[in-house]
Amino acid sequence: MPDDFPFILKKLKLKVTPKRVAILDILMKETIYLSPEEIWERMKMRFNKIGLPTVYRNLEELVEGNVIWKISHPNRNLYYFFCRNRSHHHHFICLSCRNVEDINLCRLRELEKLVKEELKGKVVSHILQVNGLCSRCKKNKKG
Amino acid sequence: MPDDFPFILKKLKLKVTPKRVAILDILMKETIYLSPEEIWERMKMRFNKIGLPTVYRNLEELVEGNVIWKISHPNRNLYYFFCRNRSHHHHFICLSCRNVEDINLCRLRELEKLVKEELKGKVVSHILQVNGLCSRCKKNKKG
DNA sequence: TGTCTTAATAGAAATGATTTCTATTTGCGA
DNA sequence: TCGCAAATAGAAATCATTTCTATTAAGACA
Repeated sequence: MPDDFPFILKKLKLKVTPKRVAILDILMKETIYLSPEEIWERMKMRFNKIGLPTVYRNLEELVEGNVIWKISHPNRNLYYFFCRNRSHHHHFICLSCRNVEDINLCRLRELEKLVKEELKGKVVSHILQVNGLCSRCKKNKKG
Repeated sequence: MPDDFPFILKKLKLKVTPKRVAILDILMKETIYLSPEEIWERMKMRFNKIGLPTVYRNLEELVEGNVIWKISHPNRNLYYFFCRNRSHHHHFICLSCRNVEDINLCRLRELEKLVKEELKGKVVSHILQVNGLCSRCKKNKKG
């Protein structure tokens, strides 16, 4: 039951509020990454009262719960994206149309090994993201 | 002549101003990554008049010229770091003491190949950064 | 099903890193 | 040395994100 919002929220020990369900619904139905403000705009179509801080707070909680992804854009703004792939992977994001594609190539194990053995350090987190143009946008730029 | 500041600046077609030279000097002598504000503080010890925008502008120009690195910290602030290693590589940054270590393992070629062949896309940029605790800070946490 | 506790929310306001703007200064080519 | 474009100072603006406080509502439990 991948789209059972209440189930997902309960698993994260979060209350099943209409706002949370709607945010999940918006993100799940979307194929591109969205900004908090854009999500807020869509929320305003569904609710009379909806504050931007609520959007921010919930997005962060969902990221924390590994339900959605935070995308670091070169423009320094944050975007959010729902991804069904639950195994460890990374993303190729299109800077033009905002599409996201999975990259299953990750050398985290190697990296952790390297940091552990050579640097004697401890890995807390890592970022690996490839930014570019998807096939369609690549074509359009040329055409 | 890796520490010939005027040479470096001229190569980037930037005028050799005292402020630019000082920023380079500060970063080259430092072993940890610094925030723009911290660099500004140090600049204030050297100059009577020095504006924060000047620091920001110059840091960005130097990043653009591949002379210094921009570090994306999980706290969402930017930091800057000078690295003598001029070949393509990435960094392991210590979240505690701010040390930086080179990671020469990069799978950019594989990634580009993957994006090109499987996704038919074009890579514009990529981020690969490992965040954690260096050996010393790791020990101190335990002790 | 009603009560109660606590999390969640709205809305306004604050925050703070970064950028913009404009007048002034300065590097440096001619 | 001169002159012009680039660089700078300092104040002000920007704007994404967070904080604050009073109000609302989810859901555990009786």
